[in-house]
Amino acid sequence: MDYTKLSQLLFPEISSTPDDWEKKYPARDLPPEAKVTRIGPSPTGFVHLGNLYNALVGERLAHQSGGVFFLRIEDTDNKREVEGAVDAVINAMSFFDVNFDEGATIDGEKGDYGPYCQRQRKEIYQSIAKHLVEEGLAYPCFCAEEELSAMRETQIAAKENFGYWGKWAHCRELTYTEIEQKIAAGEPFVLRYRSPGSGEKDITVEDAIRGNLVMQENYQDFVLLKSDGIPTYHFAHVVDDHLMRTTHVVRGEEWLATLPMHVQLFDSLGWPRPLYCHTAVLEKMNGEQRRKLSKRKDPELALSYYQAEGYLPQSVWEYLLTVLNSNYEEWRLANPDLNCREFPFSAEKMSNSGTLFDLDKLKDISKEVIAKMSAAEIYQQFLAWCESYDEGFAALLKADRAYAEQIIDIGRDGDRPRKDLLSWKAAVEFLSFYYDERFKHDDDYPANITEGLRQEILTAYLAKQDFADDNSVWFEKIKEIAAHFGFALKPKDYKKNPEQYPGSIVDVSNVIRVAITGRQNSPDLWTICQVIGEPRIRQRIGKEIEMS
RNA sequence: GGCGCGUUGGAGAAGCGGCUUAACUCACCAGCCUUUCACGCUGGCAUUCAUGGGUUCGAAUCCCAUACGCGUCACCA
Repeated sequence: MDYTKLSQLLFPEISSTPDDWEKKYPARDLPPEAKVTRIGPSPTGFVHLGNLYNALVGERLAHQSGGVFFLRIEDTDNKREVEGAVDAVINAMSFFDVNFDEGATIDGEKGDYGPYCQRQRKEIYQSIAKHLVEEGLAYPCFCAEEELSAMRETQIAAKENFGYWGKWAHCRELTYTEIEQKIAAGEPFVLRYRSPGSGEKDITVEDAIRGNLVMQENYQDFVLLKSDGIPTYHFAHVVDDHLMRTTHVVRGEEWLATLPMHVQLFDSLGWPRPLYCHTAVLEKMNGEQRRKLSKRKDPELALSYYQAEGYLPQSVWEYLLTVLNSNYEEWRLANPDLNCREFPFSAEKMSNSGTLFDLDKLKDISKEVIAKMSAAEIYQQFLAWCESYDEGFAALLKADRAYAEQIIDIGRDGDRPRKDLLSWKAAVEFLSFYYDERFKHDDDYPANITEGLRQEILTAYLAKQDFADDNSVWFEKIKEIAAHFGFALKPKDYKKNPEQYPGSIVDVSNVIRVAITGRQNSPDLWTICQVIGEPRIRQRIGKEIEMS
């Protein structure tokens, strides 16, 4: 078979050669330790945590080493593509503070190794494909979908390995004349790789996260170009990452199984292999069973979930970093004020077993992150979130900025600052009682206090309260009320002899607290009274007294 | 079914042949502090590293087998 003739028949319009591309995309001028990484999301309209997770690894590896991190859009599947999805990816990454040196951007693209959208690289793929045909390493396959699935049935029945290989690879042996006739007849075809492997050998591939992997060599004649001339992931990955001079391929472990295909292709083309970094999958508990986070079942997989819940990008970064390199937490404890990007991230330290996604941990980290911010910073970011997700609350915040910052800051000063806020959504809930428009009762009164007693306590409080009192005088009055109704003044006394008292001073305080804030958990009550002010306090307590 | 990856407490995990009576963080529990709730502090939470064999003076750490979990086997990525 004259492969050159075949390549002309298959790609009559392609005149560029691999050499042309090598010249157009020369090796990058970077120091030897600099890593070049990328993420390659497909524009399906759904940007998930896994995208961010891998992006973080790539970003750290590249920028920590003085290298390049770029964004490539893997849009080779037109069936799955969704309108506006490219912008969604770019916006999500930028929201989470992932910055690219090259690649697709909102207005066009930047960088010298583009185009960065695979659909626009058709000529490159075809010219490499043409070269493979010339070398006898690729051939057209005319098998229809039905034939392939029939073949699969036979393979299952015969207990043979699935796929297009060896004796099952019918189109492998087509003659030039047969091919020519089929093409003349307008039969559609895909281009398959003629795998030099038999599956009898093992190959060794180094993985930066997993160490040396020993795997069976590839023997499948997998598809390089689909019938529309667009490459499959496998081919696009090899061509792009070579020509874009990627040094480290960071991707999920679901690619491990097809790794032998990729390295075989790299070897066939005489190109150096990149260093692979296969990250562990993110899982969650589903009843008793662990499973991979699923797009359909798990809202927390979507990046938009974290935006909507009002988690800070910073918190998500730090959470992911603890999952990625567990020594991050210790580093953070030792360096509370450094930017998380100063942490020495390492691929070797990454876990290679599936990781359970832990929302509790994210919440804890998020509390710490917010606790470190100033009231002004919180106000600004909180307001920005409210403007997208809770306009009513945004209006309240804007109406009186000083008041907003004041309530945000209650109890946050001193050596032991409160950590009440864990997300902006939670902050709306937490701060709502400071605003009459949002005030509501979330918690009940202490269960051990009868309704009648509660009325009396509140009435007495209203009578005694003087807003000019300082904190200690104010509290003395609470004590007087407690004593008057026979409550234990020390919680311990009540604990020791619960039968001797109707309750302790704690219960008295809590009755007043619930009347004023609508819940049992709040910052310092006296401060709250000062901030809310006499008329509104009287109104709230008065309403509670009337109600019963 | 083939191939591959994995298995240390409720979760993330450190440890990678003796320093481990298994670090650290989250969760949980108890106590302390406190006018409540938080915050903070103290302590508890794996006599054991999926199971069974083996190597070794010595194993969570090395080897083998088994089990279980996960991933993957498309003209999807």
